Amino acid sequence: MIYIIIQTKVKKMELSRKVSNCKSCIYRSWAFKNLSAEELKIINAKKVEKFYRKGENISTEGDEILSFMYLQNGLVKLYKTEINTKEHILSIAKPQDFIGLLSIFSNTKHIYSTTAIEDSIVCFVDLEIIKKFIKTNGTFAIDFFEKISTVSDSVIKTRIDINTRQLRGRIAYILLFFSKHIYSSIRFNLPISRKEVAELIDMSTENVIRVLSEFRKDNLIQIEGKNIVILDIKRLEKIYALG
Amino acid sequence: MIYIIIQTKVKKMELSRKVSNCKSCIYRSWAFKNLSAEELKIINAKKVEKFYRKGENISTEGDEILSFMYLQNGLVKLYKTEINTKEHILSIAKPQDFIGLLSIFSNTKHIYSTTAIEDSIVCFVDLEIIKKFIKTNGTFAIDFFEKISTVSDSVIKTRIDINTRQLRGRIAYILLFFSKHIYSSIRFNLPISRKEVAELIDMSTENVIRVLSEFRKDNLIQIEGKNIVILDIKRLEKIYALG
DNA sequence: CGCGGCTTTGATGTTCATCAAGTAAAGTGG
DNA sequence: CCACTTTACTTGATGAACATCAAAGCCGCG
Repeated sequence: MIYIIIQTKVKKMELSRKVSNCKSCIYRSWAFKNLSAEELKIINAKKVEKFYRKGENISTEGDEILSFMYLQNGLVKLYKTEINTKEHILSIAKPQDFIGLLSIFSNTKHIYSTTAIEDSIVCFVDLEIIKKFIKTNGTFAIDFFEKISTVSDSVIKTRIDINTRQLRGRIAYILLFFSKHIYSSIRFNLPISRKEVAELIDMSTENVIRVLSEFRKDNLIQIEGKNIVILDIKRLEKIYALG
Repeated sequence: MIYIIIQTKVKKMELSRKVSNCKSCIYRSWAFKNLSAEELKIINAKKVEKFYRKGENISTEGDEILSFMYLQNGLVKLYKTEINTKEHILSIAKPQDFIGLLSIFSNTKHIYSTTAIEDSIVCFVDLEIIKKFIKTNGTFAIDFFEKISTVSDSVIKTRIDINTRQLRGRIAYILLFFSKHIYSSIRFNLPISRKEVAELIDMSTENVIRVLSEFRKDNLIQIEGKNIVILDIKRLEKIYALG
């Protein structure tokens, strides 16, 4: 029920296109806390909010980087398309995250693609404005880099965490990730397919399914399609910790 | 012969401790190109240069982050110590690189350790000074973040490159990495042990040796201890490209 | 209502880590 | 400086972990 209501609200946003002003939205994120009312006004005037339905592409490898992308609502995957049409998911951005690593400073073109994995609202802020404020507002510069450094470092840490573990540890990781980090609940709807889970934690789709079934048989989780309930979080954490 | 000479020079540096001033050193790095003579003077006054012999530890996980570390000379590995005394190497910094990812903005403590893998000179600049210049010199802020963003993004890209390849592709990667990126020569001395190669590209020591032997038998490389000559770079690149 | 993509399970084969065992090289202390 | 110890290197054999292949049921969508 609640889900339906949110959906409707989001649709309205899509039509109006300028839902929130930055004081009530971006202001909440600590990266922007030290911008003056004046500066927020400038951002607010030139920002564009876009609604993306689940599955819709937001940006693609090779595209010019023109905006800083800030995720207001929803979930977005950051991934790389390999030669053989395979995809490799790097990370999943949640609300209040910025989307797309540091490429915005080191590249002129996106090196990864982004797609909404849940209905999402992305706020595009002209990159030149951000750069201008970095130049003119030193405190903002520090705040901003703290924020994006955290995201970037956590991508690196996650990659290591995943690659040093074997399959059971990886699945435990992904379950704990969605439960703790994304949904703050032991009960949630997996927003991505088994295949995408595989692409995210470097394993085959079949083995994702196999390990999930195994966990179900062991009464670690309850699972029906995308619907997941974590039954024994302590044991799951142990599996993650042991690799 | 030349090697001996450099060695001696480096030893002298160690004794004097303040070899170069920042105008002639850091100035060369484009991250610092927009600092005024005044600002460079401040950095110069408070910087500390330290010499590290091959194998010496520079910083350790858990240490307070007090300085921005800039590698003037040598090679440094950035790694994480796992529970079971195993090490996991994230990246290798070469001269002109900064050492240690973005943690300097997102953490107060180092999350990785660093050790010299060749005799190295590291320049420590008080972190507060860097932060102050980021606040007061907008152009420097942008330059600086361009630089560290590049390093950080390349760590992420490398991790993906390695983890999506199998053993032969990984060894090809590491050989091309040292040849092209570090030494700019098809003939070089591997600065790390087989074990460290294994820790860098996620494989067992035995298999590092096995694949290297295989490459030698296939006339791809010539190898005597740490001494490596790449004989067929085209074929090596193909092995890397195919995974 | 039929087609393609997602999901699931079992069987098979490959890739790779681990174990074992021996040689070479590099420190270390008397 | 030499005997001794430790660490690095190397090869082969074995088994575990995992991907791939195959086949069938399921679900959503045009």
